[in-house]
Amino acid sequence: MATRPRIKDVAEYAGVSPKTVSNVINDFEHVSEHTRAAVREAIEALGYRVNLAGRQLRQGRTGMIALAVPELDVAYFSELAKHVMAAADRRGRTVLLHQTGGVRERELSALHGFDAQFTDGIILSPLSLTPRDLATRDTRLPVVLLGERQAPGAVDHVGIDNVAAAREATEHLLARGRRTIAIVGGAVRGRQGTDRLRTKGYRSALRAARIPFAPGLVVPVEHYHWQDGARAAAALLDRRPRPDALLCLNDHLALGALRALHEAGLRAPDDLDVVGFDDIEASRFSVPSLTTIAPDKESIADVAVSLLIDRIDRPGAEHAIDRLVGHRLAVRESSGERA
Amino acid sequence: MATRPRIKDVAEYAGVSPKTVSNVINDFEHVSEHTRAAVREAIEALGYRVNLAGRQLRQGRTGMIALAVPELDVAYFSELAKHVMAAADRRGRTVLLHQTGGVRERELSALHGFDAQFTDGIILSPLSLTPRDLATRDTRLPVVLLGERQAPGAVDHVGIDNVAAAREATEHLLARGRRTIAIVGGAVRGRQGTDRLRTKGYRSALRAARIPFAPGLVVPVEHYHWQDGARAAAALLDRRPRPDALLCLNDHLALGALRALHEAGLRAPDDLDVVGFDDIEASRFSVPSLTTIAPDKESIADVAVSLLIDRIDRPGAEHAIDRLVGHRLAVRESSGERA
DNA sequence: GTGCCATGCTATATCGATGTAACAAGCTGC
DNA sequence: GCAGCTTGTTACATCGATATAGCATGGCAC
Repeated sequence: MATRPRIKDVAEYAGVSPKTVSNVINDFEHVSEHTRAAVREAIEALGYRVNLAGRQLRQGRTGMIALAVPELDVAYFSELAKHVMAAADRRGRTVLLHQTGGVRERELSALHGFDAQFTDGIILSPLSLTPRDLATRDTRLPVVLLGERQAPGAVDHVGIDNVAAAREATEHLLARGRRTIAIVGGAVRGRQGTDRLRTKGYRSALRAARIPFAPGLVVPVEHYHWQDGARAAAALLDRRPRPDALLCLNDHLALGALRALHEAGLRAPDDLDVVGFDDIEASRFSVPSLTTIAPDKESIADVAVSLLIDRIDRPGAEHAIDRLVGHRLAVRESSGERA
Repeated sequence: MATRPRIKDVAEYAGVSPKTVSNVINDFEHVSEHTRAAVREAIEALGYRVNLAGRQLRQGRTGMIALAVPELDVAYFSELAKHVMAAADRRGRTVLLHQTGGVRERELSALHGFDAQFTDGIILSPLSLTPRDLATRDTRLPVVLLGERQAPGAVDHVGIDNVAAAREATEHLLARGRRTIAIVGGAVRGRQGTDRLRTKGYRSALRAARIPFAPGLVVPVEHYHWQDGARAAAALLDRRPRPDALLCLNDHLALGALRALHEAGLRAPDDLDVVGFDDIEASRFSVPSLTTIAPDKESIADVAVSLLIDRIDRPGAEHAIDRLVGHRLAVRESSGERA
């Protein structure tokens, strides 16, 4: 009792060989019902549990998959993590969660590093990784990327149509008569990431409405937190002509912007409209509630886990797969009628 | 190149024995400078990385610690997770994150189960675990508990003084002249958890102010999300006499309550005060911003990681340790002056 | 009855690392 | 000159599981 039982102890207790115990554990078919029962009983009696280190050493598998996101306290990622864990659970896998801070070095270490070792594959939401990093990656570890499609054809990828989503959001604002639409978190030239795609969608909607693009309305941010949104919005409100809408590239930015409006004595949607991205839980309960692009997070998680497990089970399979999942515009108070 | 190099390959390349390579990797002191250099070079040349499964099997250690929380999309826990990961990182450990959903079965499995295996110890924030579960626990895995002190003397524990914190928050409301203070998420008799302690603090403040305790002002909730807070607040607003303050046992509940006030055409702090717990980032940016008890999350994380690593390094050490860390009341608009 | 196959099970090697014991070489002190 | 110690290194066993190969047994076809 002092030390944990090994497969050998179970074998002795049941009067069979260790391999037979292993066969029972792994549901190998050619085991007689009688032996199977005896082994099960022994396992029960001794309270035996497989030692995963031993198993991994032998089979090279752990049954765990990694999920690496920039920041867990960005609600989009914690909500996504929840869905990924649920999806993995349904398929009998455990999720190991990593936080990269969006830093290239740590994104790389999630792919190659020490931590990656206990893992059969990884779902990675990169911010700083370059296509080159992915091309030269260690091909042993199956990878599925979330977010922007970084390396077409090289790695599996799941995401929403960011260009279309941003276009829809912008069209919604235009349809409401807004003409001076700022984009908070918008991409400056050369950046990689979903911000680039969303900025593209924003510009394409403007173009279609024959509204000239004003670079001054694109405000990049360092992080995607409330504070950054509040700061960016405060600056925009001083601008003349004042924007009549803010398209914020995530909900935290948008909620921070709402706070800045409040401090400036303004209101959405009376004085200007505010729209976010991600549909985090907070966006349904803020005052005013927030219009936002709602990506189908559950599908993203589901598809990502499926793709990854496929890669793990059939290594060296076909070409990289690219899957788009749905999104919709959830119109709420911040760009709708007064409640 | 096809397959990953093993320690044996490095040994051959460097012309030494595998054990010598191991000695270099583990900074064993009695290795000549010359050999050490040769081994380092070989490691570099082959791109060798230790296989953790092999190491764990031999040493029984992984260098990873687990953190198990009820829900990652409760901001308090994702913020805490961030701090724990940072603290672990500073001490050269990696964190494996689990979500229990607050369900007893999954809290148990975090302690005993499959998942706990790649882990040298666990920091657990339990919701449903009974003291009995902890007393009969598998003593091999070092544990540090967060939240309420479940099993005094049995397991290490870190937390704030929840009774005092709730008392301070209540006193603050009383000092502002509030007399009908409801407690959202308050504990009904017999429950375990921080809600019980906080309810105790609330009652003790009322008692000191000679205000009779009204059971109808204690509203339990099922979960600790916006929605539950909104629902509970909506019900309370229909009550006569209407409460003049809501003490909500976490910030999500409080933010949901603010939303419900808004929908009822009321405002904090004009019509009633609202106070939360946890000081999540959202509480500083809501409209109105939220008065809340701010636990020192960084210290909680730091102390928890320290305690756990001590337990891991010196198993079977002294008696269980109980550490209180600081908190403060952050007074903001929801119970303060108009901005 | 012989040959062949499927089934049920076992003995042994192996995954990759490290602990143990042991050994060679060099140094100290007397 | 030898015991006794320290240092640098190695051979081998071992952690706990599973893959492989192989040994019995029994059934079937001919």
